[in-house]
Parts: sequence; C-alpha cells; structure tokens
Amino acid sequence: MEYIKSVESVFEIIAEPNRRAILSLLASSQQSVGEIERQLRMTQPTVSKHLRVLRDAGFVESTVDAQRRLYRLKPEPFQQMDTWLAQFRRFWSAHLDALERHLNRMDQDQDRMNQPPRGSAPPKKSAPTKNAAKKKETSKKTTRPKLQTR
Amino acid sequence: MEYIKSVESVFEIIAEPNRRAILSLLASSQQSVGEIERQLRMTQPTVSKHLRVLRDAGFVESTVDAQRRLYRLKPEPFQQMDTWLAQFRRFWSAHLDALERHLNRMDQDQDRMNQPPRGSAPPKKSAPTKNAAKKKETSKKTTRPKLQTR
DNA sequence: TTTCAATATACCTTGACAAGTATATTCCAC
DNA sequence: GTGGAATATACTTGTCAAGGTATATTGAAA
Repeated sequence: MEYIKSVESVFEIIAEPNRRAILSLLASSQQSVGEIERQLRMTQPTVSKHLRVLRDAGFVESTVDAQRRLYRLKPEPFQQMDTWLAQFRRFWSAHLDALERHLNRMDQDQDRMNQPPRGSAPPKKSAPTKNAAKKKETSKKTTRPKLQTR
Repeated sequence: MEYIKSVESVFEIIAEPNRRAILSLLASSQQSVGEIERQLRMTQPTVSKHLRVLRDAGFVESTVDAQRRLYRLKPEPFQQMDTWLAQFRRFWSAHLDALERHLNRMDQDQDRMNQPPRGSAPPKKSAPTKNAAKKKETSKKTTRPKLQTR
C-alpha cells in the first residue's frame, strides 16, 4: 500500500552527503545522470534515486535530451534554508563583529601607525534583517583578509 | 561498549525537526532544559538527548545554574551552513534578479508549473515553496516591496 | 542525612532510509 | 522491427537514529 510520504523539510533532504555532493556539482552547471555518476563515483541507481528525492523536494528539475536527462538546480529550497538561517544571522554576526574588532585591535597593536578609520565601536544598533556585519572597505594595509560574513 | 560516534555534519544535526525547534527557541535567549521541555512539549529525556547532540556538534553550550543547565547558541555551525549555502547564492540571486525584472517589467504572468508526466506515480508533491513568487498580487511596483536577496 | 527537583543516561523497540542487485522503461540507431 | 545505451524503479537488507521508559546523577533545601 503506497502511502504518501510527507513532505520532508529541505534540511532532511540535504542531510545526505551524496545529495549535497550532487547539488554542489550542479551548482557549476547542469549535468546528466551519467556525468554525475562518473564524477562522483556513485552507482547509477544511487544517483537516480537521489535525484528523485531532490526533484520531489524541488531542489532540481530535469529536461530530456534524447535518452539523457539533464538536471539543474532550482532556487527555492535554498532560499528556504537561507530564510531559516536568517533568524540566527544577527546572532552570529554579532559574534563576528566581536571577533573582527578583536582582530583589528591586534592588527593595530602590530601596526601602530595605521589608524583604522572605523575607530571606536559603531553604534551597535540592531538594524534588523540587514547584514549587520557588513563593513566598508577600510584599511588596505593589513594582510589579513577581510572577514566574510557569508 | 561505547564507540566514538563519527562527527556528523551540521546538516545531519539540523535534519531533526525537534532540534531545529530547540535552536529556534534558543535564538531568542538562553533556556534551561525544563523551559525547553515546557515550551516545546517534549519529554525531558528527549530534550536532554537532543541537547546532547547539539552540544557535541557545537551548536550549543551550557552553563550550570544550581540544578539547572542553561543552554545557549554557538555561532560556528551556522557559519558553516552559511558557507556551504554560499556556493548557491549567486545562482539563486540570479533567479531572484530575473524574477524581479520580470515583475517590474510586466505584471502579467504565466504559470510555469511542471506536471509530473507519469500517471502511475503517486501524487505526492505539494510544491510548498512557490507561494512567494506567485503573482496573484498583481500589484504595481509601487506597492510590491523590493525582493530580498537573502 | 533524607528528600525533592532538575537533568542526564541506559536500554529497548520501532521505523526510516540508503545501498545493492535485478529488472523495467525509454529513446535512438540500425 | 531489434539491439543497445541511458535512466528509472522494485525489492531486499543492514544500519542507525529517535522516542519511550526506567534509572542514575547532581545539587539544594529541610
């Protein structure tokens, strides 16, 4: 008796390492099943089954090319994940801010002639839903690359 | 015999809905086990076990407060997720850009639903992620808010 | 020390899922 | 049409994780 599988969350879908590998592969460009199979050294049924799951979950779509099927990404589930992640973003951005301030102080200690124009701490207001840790291009002096907020 | 559990990826950790609920709860502020238990209506062992998993994975940390343990978030795993997600961000942003251009240019639309072509397949899809992009608004660009890239 | 409150853990059962193998389907070339 | 390549699916099996229940641990208060 065939029962309807309840809609899995995007997070359950990407919990599987092979599926994440497939998605990463498709991030570069669309691929056929055989190409995925060869590049990821997975058996063909495994690839097909994972692609089925990914398609049912809306991660990929396919078009027919002769006997081949070309699979490519769809954006919606990624946006969903990002939306979920957003509730934590301010939290971790705050931590990143603290880290960057700390690193900047250390840079300052090492390179005293350069005064970072950011100077004292900016007014730390909430500024909700916008990337709080975005910084302007400041000192080009340091060799430490700028912290990536994302 | 206790065997060392291999380090799970952050994605396997958040695949569990109750764990995501706990994390969302902790996003507001730190909580004790009992508070989590009551707010999420989970049994106490379930909460403790999930917290154990979350702590082993670096999602949370705890401090002792009398008999209570207060759990709070840690940022690193979220940054990891965000880093993984980054490889798809340009892709889905492009889609959002295209969508916005489309909406801006003309507010008439056409549906592009793809129907599963196989009649014998179980009707399981619900296409839950489409709601945001649908056009039933048909409002002018003056009222439609700017699309959020993230 | 005894007792209670809060939390952690051990043990067990159950269910889901991923891989392997075999087979079915689809499409092209001939 | 037949055969073969590419892909999908059916079926089985083993593994593992989540929850339930009972119990252990910890700390505080009486």
